[in-house]
Amino acid sequence: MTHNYKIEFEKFFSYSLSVDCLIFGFEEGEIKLLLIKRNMDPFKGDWAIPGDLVYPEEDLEEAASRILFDLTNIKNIELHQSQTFGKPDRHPQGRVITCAYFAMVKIDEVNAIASSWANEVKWVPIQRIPKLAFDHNEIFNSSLELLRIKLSNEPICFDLLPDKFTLNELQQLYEYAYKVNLNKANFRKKIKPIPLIEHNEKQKNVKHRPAKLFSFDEHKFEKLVNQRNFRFKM
Amino acid sequence: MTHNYKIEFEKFFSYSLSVDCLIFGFEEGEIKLLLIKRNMDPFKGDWAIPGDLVYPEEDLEEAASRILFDLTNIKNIELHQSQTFGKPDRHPQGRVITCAYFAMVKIDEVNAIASSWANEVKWVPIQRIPKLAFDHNEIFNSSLELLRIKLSNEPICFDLLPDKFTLNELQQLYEYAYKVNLNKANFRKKIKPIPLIEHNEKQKNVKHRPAKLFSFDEHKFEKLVNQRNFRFKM
DNA sequence: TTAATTATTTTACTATTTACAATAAGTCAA
DNA sequence: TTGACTTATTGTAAATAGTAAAATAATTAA
Repeated sequence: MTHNYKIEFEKFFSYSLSVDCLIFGFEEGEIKLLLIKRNMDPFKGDWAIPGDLVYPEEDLEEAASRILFDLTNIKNIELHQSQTFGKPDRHPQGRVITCAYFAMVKIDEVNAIASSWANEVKWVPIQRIPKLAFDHNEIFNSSLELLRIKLSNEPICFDLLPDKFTLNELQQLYEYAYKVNLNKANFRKKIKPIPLIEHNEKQKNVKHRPAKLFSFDEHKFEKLVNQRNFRFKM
Repeated sequence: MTHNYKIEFEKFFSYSLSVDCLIFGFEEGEIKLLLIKRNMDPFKGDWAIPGDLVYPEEDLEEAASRILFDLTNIKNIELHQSQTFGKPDRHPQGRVITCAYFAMVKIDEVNAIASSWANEVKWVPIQRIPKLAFDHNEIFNSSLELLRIKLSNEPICFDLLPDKFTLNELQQLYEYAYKVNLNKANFRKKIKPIPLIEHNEKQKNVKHRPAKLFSFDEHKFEKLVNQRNFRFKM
């Protein structure tokens, strides 16, 4: 063996573990990431991805939930594991390995408020993320890649959109995510197989013909996936 | 802040970190995983995914390379990060977080030999993986899912196949990975856009019309990806 | 030389995607 | 109330991709 647990115990059990939570939302045609302003050293005053150290008895995902709530007041959201970052010098105060988690939320339904050692929170469009604390820019880039992959293979776009949305908003979301322009008529044809609930309600306070509002029919979607050979693909 | 680095230093810097390497290969129509037999406690005598503790000054991927070489004699392969596992009780001797890496190799080009604390190595078809040490079955399942996703979005199938392969072998690889049967003529149409080098050589020692041998044209592939809007999709 | 086996190509058909045009439905201001 | 304006929604034809089945080619073995 390349080591011996008993002799080298202290040498090997000397690392620390953190989680970072990348919370994505969609607002005014832009996909945004939730950032906090650090109230403490290191990187005091810098913007960062919300994250903190994991307790010794805590599971990783459990820690992510707790820490996200402590810093931003957001709770009860589904967190997905992203990549883990462990360069020996990534944290100035010791060997801290961080495991990134990400989630898609409806910005108007979660109520992000800075607390604990976060001074401020803000939603920043993913195309305008500033220089962040630690290696958080690297963490962001790799998680964004994962978000894009998920967007094209799972119906997570509906986690980002409000409960009732227009088809144009859905299109804008994909256009922004992939930095492309899509044809409206063809986009609607493409999403035909996805089960949506059509509401009688319409868009309000717009200066033009208001668009119909839709919701994702999750129940019907699950049925399709299980019964037929249905697969979400965008 | 939910803690203070100086006061709680020992409490938080008390974790250990390991990496586990999932090495996939392809042989006789089956995708296989490389396992080692543990020569030491805990789980002495059990089959496991090759892995060990990371040194304090070592980067994660660097550690994965070193450990893989120590245990199996395999080196110079490209490792991709998979998921991280950190349940508080996953390791009987303390809080050990493990970061999984995986790789696709050509079985006949790497020379897997057990060394260090590995008693034996063997290639096991992924559809017949036994009960493994620790939470290694969970790690395997989640990494296999990732392998499937990669197989359909990146040309990693050619990392598994020998340098020169028949189109039937390529098809068998996908059939085994997804547990499906594919139509031979249609499969060939589907792979038409992928640039392959056609050799004059043919299969040998077969009792029937030998198939032509092909290689992946990596250079042409890169050109396609960069110049046009080409995307690998299976 | 012929049967058997598998590799590879061809054909015809069906479904999906794309580009573009046309029509419908609402808002706003005169 | 009308018509200009904006956006939603539907329609159509061409191009592309996917599917099923049959035809042809190359090799081995008897």
